[in-house]
Amino acid sequence: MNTIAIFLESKKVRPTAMRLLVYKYMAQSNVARTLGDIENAFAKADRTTLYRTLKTFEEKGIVHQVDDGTGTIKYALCEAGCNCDIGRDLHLHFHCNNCRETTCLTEHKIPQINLPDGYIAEDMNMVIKGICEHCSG
Amino acid sequence: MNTIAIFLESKKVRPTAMRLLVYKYMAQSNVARTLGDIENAFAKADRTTLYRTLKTFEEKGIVHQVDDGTGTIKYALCEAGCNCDIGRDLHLHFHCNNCRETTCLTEHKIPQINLPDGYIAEDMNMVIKGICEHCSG
DNA sequence: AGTAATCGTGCAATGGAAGTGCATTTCTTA
DNA sequence: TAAGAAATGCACTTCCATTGCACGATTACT
Ligand SMILES: [Mn+2]
Ligand SMILES: [Mn+2]
Ligand SMILES: [Zn+2]
Ligand SMILES: [Zn+2]
Repeated sequence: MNTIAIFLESKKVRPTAMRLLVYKYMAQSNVARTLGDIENAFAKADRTTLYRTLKTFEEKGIVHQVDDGTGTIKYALCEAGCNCDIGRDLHLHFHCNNCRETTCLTEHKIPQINLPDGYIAEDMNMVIKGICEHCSG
Repeated sequence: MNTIAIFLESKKVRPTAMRLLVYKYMAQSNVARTLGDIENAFAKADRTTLYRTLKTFEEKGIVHQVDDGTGTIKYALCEAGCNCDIGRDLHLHFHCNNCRETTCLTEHKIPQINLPDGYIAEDMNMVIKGICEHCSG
């Protein structure tokens, strides 16, 4: 049993063939991926299965959704120690206007905001759009 | 000719009956509105007309889009002196998890971020989710 | 091993929202 | 008033997210 399978089991996710492949694909990507991306990568697999695979991964804290404003949800692997599930890992996301890829800026946290009286923050999302390191070179 | 008509003309938008109504509706709302909201408010009007009305308003700097992460685009009137069109009015938006309404926090600008080397910011979006002033009372 | 229960997968269908093409109506202007 | 431009209405399309249901695979239990 390989390391991915062990990892999935540690997250209480049964390591099926499809799940191993999806995890591997996500791990190889250094950018966030849409369901469509994954669908293209595994043409043989059914869309629903991939959809539910991502849902499962999300519930178990293996991936987090990335809403970069393009209108299609993306997913990225949670880093070790990521606390997305409890809303404590509010890192930035960057969307490149050139290559259209979206990256987790895991080290960059959303800055603290002083809200007006009466407003209570529970969650936040911050996306920066511009030119990524690969495209600005 | 009323003040709204004069205002629309100052923005190079012909003040048709529909546009006056939509503008008035937006002005009376103190939260961002979806196309669907407006559609419901004016059941007799055609959705496409409302859609294009908003597009026109947006192009002319009368409203700006609000992407609050709910998956449906919202619109809000630009305040006097709003510079959305040139990307210089990066104010915060707040989405209430209780009443589901989204508000422009016009006075609260998105804080400056130091990006990693190679990344160039051109635009940004920041949404805070939580409980609004009306729901936290 | 045998059986039931649970979980994963595949297929078909739905639904919401954005967006487009084209004919028709309304408005502007000469 | 007639020509041209702009706005409107209707029909359709597309895209993506999501669900219901049936079937296949895996696990748990006796
Ligand atoms: Mn991320
Ligand atoms: Mn706003
Ligand atoms: Zn790029
Ligand atoms: Zn509220």
